[in-house]
Amino acid sequence: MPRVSVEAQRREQILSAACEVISEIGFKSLRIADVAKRAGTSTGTVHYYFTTKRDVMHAAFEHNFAHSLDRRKPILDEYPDPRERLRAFIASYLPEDQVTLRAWHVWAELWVEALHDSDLQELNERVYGEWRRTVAAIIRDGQDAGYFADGDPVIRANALISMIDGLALQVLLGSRNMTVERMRTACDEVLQAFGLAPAQ
Amino acid sequence: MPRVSVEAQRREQILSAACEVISEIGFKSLRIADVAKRAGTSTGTVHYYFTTKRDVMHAAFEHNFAHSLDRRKPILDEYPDPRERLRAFIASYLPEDQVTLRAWHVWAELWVEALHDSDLQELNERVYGEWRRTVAAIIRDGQDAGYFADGDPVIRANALISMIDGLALQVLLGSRNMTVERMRTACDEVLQAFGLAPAQ
DNA sequence: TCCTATCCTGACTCGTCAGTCAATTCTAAC
DNA sequence: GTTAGAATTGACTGACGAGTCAGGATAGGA
Repeated sequence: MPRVSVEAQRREQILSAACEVISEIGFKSLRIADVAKRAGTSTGTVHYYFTTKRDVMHAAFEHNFAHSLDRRKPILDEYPDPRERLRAFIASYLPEDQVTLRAWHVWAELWVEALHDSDLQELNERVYGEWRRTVAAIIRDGQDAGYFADGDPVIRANALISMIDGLALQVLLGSRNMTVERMRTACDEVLQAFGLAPAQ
Repeated sequence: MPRVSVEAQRREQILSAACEVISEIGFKSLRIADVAKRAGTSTGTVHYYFTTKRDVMHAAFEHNFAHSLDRRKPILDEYPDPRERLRAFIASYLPEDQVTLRAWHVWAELWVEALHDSDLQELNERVYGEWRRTVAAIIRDGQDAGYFADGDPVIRANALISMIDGLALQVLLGSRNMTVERMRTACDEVLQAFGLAPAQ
């Protein structure tokens, strides 16, 4: 029997490269050759593991999603106090560091691609559901502990998440009026207004 | 001297068609031939009025923006009471009717395109500034009239607008968890929380 | 009526790129 | 060392679409 399989690591390598390229030049301009080059391989190899360009892109979106979740897992376990947990969780989405910025870029590309692709809508639905449930759960914990004001946790989670999306988008667009600092301020204001303000 | 100029109306016709096509199949898949067909003309004519595809797209984004503003002008004049004005203005952005949906679609495409195009970032900056100023002005009016709670109107405007963007995006994506009705509810909740709730 | 500038057309060119494939290299087992 | 199947390569093909262009149509003015 020949060689041990390198499929898993080669796919990872390609998808990681794909995410980098998407975030740098965008889905529209991305060529398979770009991904291959970034992954340090050839177009033939990319096609060996993925049938079509669409396959690569879908898998890359999944990859981006899975990693985003993984990166946040520790935060959810680290803070027993729901006030701190909520603050830290939201802070982890601020587009400050390179990794988070890249993830947001890929996200934005996914959204627009999904407008005309029902498979990607399904992915968005899954991801968004996950995110919504996570935030709503923290809010519920905080309410149970008597820290947060009453009110439907799901509506508040939706409002919070959507605002973060919208704010992040403006930051990504390099708006002179929406910096990471202002984004943080806006988040804090809404948390305050919703009675979800973390402890000082 | 020959013929009266048809340039203005022909450009309008082409840009309107371009917006329709963008909203239907997306920027990426859009071909000049699609725009020409939709406008009831030929690719040659499109190139007669616009040098490159990029020109068409940028002009289409401008077109979409200008029309969005025009459509809302009457709302701002119609309601003397800032509470009603804010409610009506926000309601006009709910992606319910065909026209608003189309405008949102084009918006979303602009955002992602702008991630890698500084001219479009400039356009976004202008549009967003306009929007932010408008909402902030209404909030300020409401505060002056003693209807709204105190607090920085610009931060609140930013928070509100971003949330509307994020919510609208999920509605556009056909999320089962984010319908127009839930979007309305989320908006109302934030208005309440910010002490910007319109009169009943 | 002719003239002229504007407007319109669609066939064509030419670059680009996804996807194919035949040839080659590599690795592990025997 | 031989073999078999996995992995890799990059030149090639075929489709596609932006932008060009030469040839016309059209509308007003002289």
